[in-house]
Amino acid sequence: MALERVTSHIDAFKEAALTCPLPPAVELIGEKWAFLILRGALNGLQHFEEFQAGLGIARNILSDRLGRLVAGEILERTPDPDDGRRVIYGLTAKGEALLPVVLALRQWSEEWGHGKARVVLVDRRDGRPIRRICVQAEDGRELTLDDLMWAKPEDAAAARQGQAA
Amino acid sequence: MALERVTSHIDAFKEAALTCPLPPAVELIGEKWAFLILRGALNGLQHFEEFQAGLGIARNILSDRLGRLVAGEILERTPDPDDGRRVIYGLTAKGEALLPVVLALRQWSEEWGHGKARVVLVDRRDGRPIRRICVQAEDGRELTLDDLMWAKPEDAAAARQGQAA
DNA sequence: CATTTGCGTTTTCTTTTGCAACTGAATAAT
DNA sequence: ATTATTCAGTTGCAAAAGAAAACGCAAATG
Repeated sequence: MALERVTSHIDAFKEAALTCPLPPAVELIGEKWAFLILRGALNGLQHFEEFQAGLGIARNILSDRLGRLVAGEILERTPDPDDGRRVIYGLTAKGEALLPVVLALRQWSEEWGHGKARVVLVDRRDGRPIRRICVQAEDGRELTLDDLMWAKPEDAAAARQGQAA
Repeated sequence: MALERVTSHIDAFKEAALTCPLPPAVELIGEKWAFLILRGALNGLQHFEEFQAGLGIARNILSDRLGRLVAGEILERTPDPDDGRRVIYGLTAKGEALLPVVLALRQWSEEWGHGKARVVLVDRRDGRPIRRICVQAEDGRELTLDDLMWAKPEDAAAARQGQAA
């Protein structure tokens, strides 16, 4: 994701894309329903019928997406102990770790005019709203696109500019 | 996106979903190609052919997606002053504001085993890697799902627990 | 002026989606 | 115990979306 107007632009991008971790992630949750199911799960939805009624999704699609999310280890299927025909779709740790992604998108959406929600997320401890999610330097400064560049891990560890290979 | 196991679960969710800003955002960039185009743009890709060659996307789909991103004001079309047949697809401020979303997903993906990239993003100023994107309380503490709850804006402003209406 | 390049659109074919009805097991009601 | 209902899917078919290649057109290039 860089920001250098590199010379061999396309090839450099293609080269980088080969090991970019984004495509598999996009494959998993970069899809309308998968993402909305994830939002539902973060909101506490757990059962097939809850997702179905809550999202208004077709049953076959829901079935398919839940299966993919389970295969991707974002959700976990467990039989409901209280009712043998129910299945609980619970978030795994990996699934919960998507919270920043969902919230970042939500905040962006709110900030850029896709409608304001009537509720805000607050820190349970003191009831104060959470911060806006942003890109930060090691010392906490907020960074924008222009403040960033790519580096090879070794160079970054050495913690100086570092010329690319 | 909450975290309270509410009683009237589904209805509460549906109610909240009505004003949730996420669906429109998902409609715009919650799609494989749209998201990968966005990544490309953040990486400095600008022209139709660059996206096409860089992503290996079908031309008609690319044309459609670029159109949607422009309509959604994430990209901006401007004729290239150096070459009249070229069009520059540049990020708008709204588009650039998606950086945290893309990076959060990227970091998640890297962290959860979808492949490590060979380059890392660093602060141009000192060459040190950026922080992991996370949800933070007002004081900077990192928050997880369990630390969060929904509140109405007024209550949050008052900055104490706040009983729901 | 002929050719190539950039940016699409059109066309054709394949895949995915959406909807409704159906199955089959586990509970709940009578 | 029998019947009915709920949950979690599956199946079949029409409609929409996707991929690949061909076509069009304006701007540059030789």
